[in-house]
Amino acid sequence: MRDVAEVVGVSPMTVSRAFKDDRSVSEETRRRIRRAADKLGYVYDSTATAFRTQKSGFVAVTLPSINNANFAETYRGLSVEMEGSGMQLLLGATNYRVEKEEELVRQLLARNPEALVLTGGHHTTAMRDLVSALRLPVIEMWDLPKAPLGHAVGFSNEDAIALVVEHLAGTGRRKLAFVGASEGADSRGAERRAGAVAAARRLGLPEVTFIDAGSAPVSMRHGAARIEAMGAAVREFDALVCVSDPVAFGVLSACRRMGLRVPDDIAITGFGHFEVASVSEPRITTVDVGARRIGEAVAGLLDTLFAEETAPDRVEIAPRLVVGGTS
Amino acid sequence: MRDVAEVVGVSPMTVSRAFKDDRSVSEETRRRIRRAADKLGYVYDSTATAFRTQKSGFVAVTLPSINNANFAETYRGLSVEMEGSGMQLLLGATNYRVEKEEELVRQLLARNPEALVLTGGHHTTAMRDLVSALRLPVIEMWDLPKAPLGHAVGFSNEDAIALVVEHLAGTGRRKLAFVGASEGADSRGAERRAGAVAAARRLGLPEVTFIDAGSAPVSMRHGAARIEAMGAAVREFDALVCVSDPVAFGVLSACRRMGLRVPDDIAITGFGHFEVASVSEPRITTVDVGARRIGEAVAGLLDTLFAEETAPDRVEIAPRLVVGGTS
DNA sequence: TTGAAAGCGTTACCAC
DNA sequence: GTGGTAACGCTTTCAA
Repeated sequence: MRDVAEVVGVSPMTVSRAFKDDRSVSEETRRRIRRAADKLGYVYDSTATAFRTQKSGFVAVTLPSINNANFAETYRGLSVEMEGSGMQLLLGATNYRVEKEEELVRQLLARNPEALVLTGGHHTTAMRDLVSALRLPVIEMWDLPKAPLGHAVGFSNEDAIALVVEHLAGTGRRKLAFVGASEGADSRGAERRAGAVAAARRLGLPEVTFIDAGSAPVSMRHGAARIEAMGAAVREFDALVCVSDPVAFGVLSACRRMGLRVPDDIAITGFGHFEVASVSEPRITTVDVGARRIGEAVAGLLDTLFAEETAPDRVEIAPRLVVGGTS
Repeated sequence: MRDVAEVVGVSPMTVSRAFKDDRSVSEETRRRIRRAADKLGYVYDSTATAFRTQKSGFVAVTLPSINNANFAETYRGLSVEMEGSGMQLLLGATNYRVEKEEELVRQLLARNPEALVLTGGHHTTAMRDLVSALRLPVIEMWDLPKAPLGHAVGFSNEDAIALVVEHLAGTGRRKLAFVGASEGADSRGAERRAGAVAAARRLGLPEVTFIDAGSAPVSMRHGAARIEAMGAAVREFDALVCVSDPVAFGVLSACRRMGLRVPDDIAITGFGHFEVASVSEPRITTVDVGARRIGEAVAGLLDTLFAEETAPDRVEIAPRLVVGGTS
């Protein structure tokens, strides 16, 4: 800037103004400055700007996994809606582990993001302390925590799975099993399991059996492998309530390989409205949680917050039961 | 840093050193500094570092789509392998469009990345000019372009699909159709189609028919819908060579719904070794292109380049045919 | 092993 | 409409 200023015969300050939308620079001066800058090969340094203004133009986002069509869809919704805002997303994956999340968030915060978007409402204590000391918008998504860190956009996993259990009870199923990951890492999965257990009790069904498909993240192959390992023992159930559609698809494939008729011998349900649920034969009964809309709603909330307007603390994206041919 | 230094009773300079791998700080001092920093809620400011050192610590990465298990897996491999390097990935999605890629890269370059990782070897002319004027490492992946911008890590899509056609020819199939996206956006898909056509010619098979499943990206539902729309006309083929596993899965579901026996009446093949290929019933014949390994190899290449050592211009990740029950 | 001083390129603030 | 000054938080360099 100094070099450009010298050539043009103005101060660096004027050059600075000329490169922004500052209207107080005369058109003539601005033109001369642009020309000189081009000739000198001067490139405006956004790193310095970010440093000086303490505005990074980043929104930090954590996802449990990038390799999950649902989270990817949320990210897409967020990313598309944010496009016009000039903000850039800074993405990190926690691998479903809160310790990793903490480490990741520390790393992301070092970049001075202007907002922090987290997936889920479970965090380490250190992380909670760290984040609540910050003065920047925090949004938790895919969950509606009882004690949110800031804003929350999502749905209740317990209520969502209850839709499935009610549907199964309504169609005469009684002996249910829940297929999901071992306790620990996947807190949203754990909430779904708890929700299924609670709903079954409420409806007077027998206790829901837990079928452990391994440690999170569980997907198609885990569901399939676990059911194949069970063999005929799976016949004792009326319905297999799976933690996600990919797991349900694996379970469905395994059941058919074992000669079970779905839904005549056994019902299978998924969660999340993944593409595979609506393409498999038969289609898998599932819950559409509006992954895309979650991302879009987060973007909307951020817009409002950046405009310094008051935004709702809690945005509920209502889940919707989608009945397929597996139940 | 000054605040932390005051609490601990050292100079800011020592705090700075403590936060890096500088061994000249005593372990005792370092521990005390870490503790004080945690208590004060101090967060190291990478923006300032980036400014001062003129190094952003960013690697810019573009992917056609984040919502594709294969690209997600490449990103994961890259991300995991880069973890120790202190570099942060800056991700952007091109939606399979070179114009969008150009816009995206301009945006990413404003962050002064220290390297640029692109998917594919097709770019706009302006983009080629822009990038070749830069003095930073450029890596193209998922392709081995004839005129690479810098380094390339991947495989030949034409050779990879030839593995499939050879396998089909070897098992007596003659009348092949290729199911993929309309020409235009997905250049890797177009290369696969061209490769299938060339391989069939080489093997003396009849001309390969093109079945257009719509504009990129095509997935399960597009494959299914297209085949269902064709109805009985699909019976004229011995084999359906699909541009990807998700498409193949959709095609498989549609064929079964229509009462075709796979592989007796018709063979179906996919591409990419997605999870769905190995869990569906029957398993889908596919090509494992080493998505994860591509990411890892890119990370390795970057390590070498950042160490100012000479790195190979071209790293081939050999694709591998995986025969399933659909052929 | 630690510290002091200078400066990276920009912009906020105030003055004219 | 333009300019001068100071400062953003860190690291480089040199000195102790």
